[in-house]
Amino acid sequence: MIKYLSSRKTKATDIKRKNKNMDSFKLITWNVNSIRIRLSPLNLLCQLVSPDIVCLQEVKAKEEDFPFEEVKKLGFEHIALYGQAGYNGVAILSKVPLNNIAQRNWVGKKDARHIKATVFDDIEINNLYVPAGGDIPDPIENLAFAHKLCFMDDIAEYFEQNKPELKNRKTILCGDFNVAPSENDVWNHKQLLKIVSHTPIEVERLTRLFKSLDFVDAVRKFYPEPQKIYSWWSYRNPNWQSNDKGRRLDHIWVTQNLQNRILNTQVIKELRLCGRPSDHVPVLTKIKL
DNA sequence: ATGGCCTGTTGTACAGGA
Repeated sequence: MIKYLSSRKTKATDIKRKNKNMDSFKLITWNVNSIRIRLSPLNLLCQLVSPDIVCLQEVKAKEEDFPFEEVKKLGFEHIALYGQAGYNGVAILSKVPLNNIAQRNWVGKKDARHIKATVFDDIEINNLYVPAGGDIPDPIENLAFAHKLCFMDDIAEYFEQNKPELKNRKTILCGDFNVAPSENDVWNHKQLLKIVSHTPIEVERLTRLFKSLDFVDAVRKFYPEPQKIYSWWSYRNPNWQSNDKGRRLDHIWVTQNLQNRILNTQVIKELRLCGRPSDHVPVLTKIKL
């Protein structure tokens, strides 16, 4: 079930005026790893960069447990949530109205991994949480890994089949894709080739998804190869900063009709330094309207 | 990844993350 909360205080005229004065907006994707215990880091994030739209993954809360009031107090009057108890869960927090809110249950599982909404009339934001895939990189031995591969195939197929209709739409696909595709997206390419998140078979599936709508990687536009860039560092490494054994698992892709509107991109590593951080850091892009 | 932790739960041990 999708929950959409829109503040009644926001009148249509206010929205119109607000949007008219906006010449760009800031979009963030962030695997928050439980929204309830990350309210303080979310507040810090707002103070640091004041995002207009935040796509969250691993919200880990069902509807009745979601802190709507606290989130609204940070300025997000529009909240679209596809939550469930304990695991997964995605949400879009927004300062501007969200329209055409919908979810899609990939590979037949109702497991709260996708929600989408339209903003500014014609920009569709897809917020995605790809399965992690377990430990063993073999789809026969490990069902979680098989699920991950099928999940990526299912989305790619959906985009491929609907390409004639979708290719002219302004589409953003962002989220925790749980794949670090390039060798510069991991701290050690060779050591991670058999580690789930960086295996060739996963990269192949993600590449198919990337090509399905001829996406552009908004992050790499501003952190070009061969620069190393990561968005996740394991909780298990207390010296994560000095060791820097990270991976880039969180992505923002846009269709080509948006690529010249990407004004900036920022990986907000500071959020890994705050008290009780998520193991993922927010990734931001600024898009011209 | 040598291993190291974190979060939520039909909870106080276990599943799942990656």
